[in-house]
Amino acid sequence: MLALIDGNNFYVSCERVFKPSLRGRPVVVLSNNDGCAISRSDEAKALGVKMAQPHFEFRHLEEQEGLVSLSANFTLYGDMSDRMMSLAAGLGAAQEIYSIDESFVDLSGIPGDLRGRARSVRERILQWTGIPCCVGIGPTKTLAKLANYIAKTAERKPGSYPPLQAQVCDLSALAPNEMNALLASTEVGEVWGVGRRIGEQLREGGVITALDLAHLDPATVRRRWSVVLERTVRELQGLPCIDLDDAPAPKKEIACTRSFGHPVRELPPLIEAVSEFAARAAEKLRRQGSLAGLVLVFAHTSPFRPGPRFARSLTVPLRRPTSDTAAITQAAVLGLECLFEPGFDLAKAGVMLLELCDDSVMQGELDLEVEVGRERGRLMHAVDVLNDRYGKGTLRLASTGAVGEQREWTMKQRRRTPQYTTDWRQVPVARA
DNA sequence: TCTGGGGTCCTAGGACCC
DNA sequence: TCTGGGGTCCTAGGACCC
Repeated sequence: MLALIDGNNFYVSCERVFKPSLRGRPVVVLSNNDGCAISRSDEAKALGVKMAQPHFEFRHLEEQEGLVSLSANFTLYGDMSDRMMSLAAGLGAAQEIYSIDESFVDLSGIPGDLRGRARSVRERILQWTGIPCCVGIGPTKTLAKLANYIAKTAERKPGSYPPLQAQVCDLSALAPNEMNALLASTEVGEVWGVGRRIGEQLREGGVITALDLAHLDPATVRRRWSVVLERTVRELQGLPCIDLDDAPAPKKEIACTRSFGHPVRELPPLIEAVSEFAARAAEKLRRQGSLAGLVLVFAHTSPFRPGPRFARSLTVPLRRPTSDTAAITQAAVLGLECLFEPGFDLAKAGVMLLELCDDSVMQGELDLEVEVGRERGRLMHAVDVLNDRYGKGTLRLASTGAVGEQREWTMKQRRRTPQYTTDWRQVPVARA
């Protein structure tokens, strides 16, 4: 048996902990550059603000309806998440932290009243952190997610589900007919794993509710769609297909990308931005104890605006796997200089670190450069510690140094950015 | 004027090998 | 004129998640 614990309107709830005057008011938290809504209070949802809706489309509600729009404070949300997660872990034996505001907890072997236990953990989280949560319980991840959705919706929209299911919903405690009634009241698109595309196709085929989906034949679903959706159907039927992952593997790719507040046309500010992205990505890389073999850098114009389009990416191999900020920044800037072309209003750029490996792979090596690399590793570690203690960006590298030995290589297109094209066939390789 | 920033998994089809 | 077939690896692309 599994539980899914999820903070309600998480970013907004974090803000309300420190600004109680926001309670009861419509509030949204905005993305970087205040571009669009990424968290909405119930009151803001009731006003019709949609997830990821551009700010300019609902800004009028600030005057008309007293809507409060806040810039995001991700450091705060991360801290609040840590506190919430450690309390949620008390619900069972193992926990998988699934996102900043959600975790699955394994309830197998837990005796007694699961619902009562979930209620008291929920109360503790509310009391100790100020974050309201909902808990869904079910025999599979998909059913626990669905139960969580029911718990949230029953609370937010009275009449949508029986009031008994509000805040904590335990599907395992229900008789089959009660369970079916809940599934029949849930739109198919709300099921975990059914997105916009597949949701449309299902509805065209007359599959309207979660119960309809649960009644499909898994083999048919596999033939018509995929094994992914087949698993969803089986999980809805109560057969676990997705395991709890309480020791997630290190990330295989690490990215830092941003939309710009204003269009960028010149190379120098772009280099500045990309250097910052590279440094952030390298920090994340060191935090998980990995080295990167490739650095991908990209820049593109806005897909929403008219005018000439530009979209290119370039992968720059590092001479040897590294997590050194200077080497990674240098590679990113090198790639950027190769792909840049003046005359475009660039809206977004980013750096991705690829072909990651564990930093122990270099341990056996004895040559001088590796030794120098290790010294630099200790330096980078010291930088990270200081930045953790005194705040992001307290200590930064002043220069990435001169471009070292140059080697020719053949450009490789990445799958993630197929629309990107470039004439560059040869660029210098960066030194690790 | 103003449109997020991360990730993961699966599959089809081509390249290549024997 | 006839023109193998199966296995594996890699990549592009699609779909999903929060």
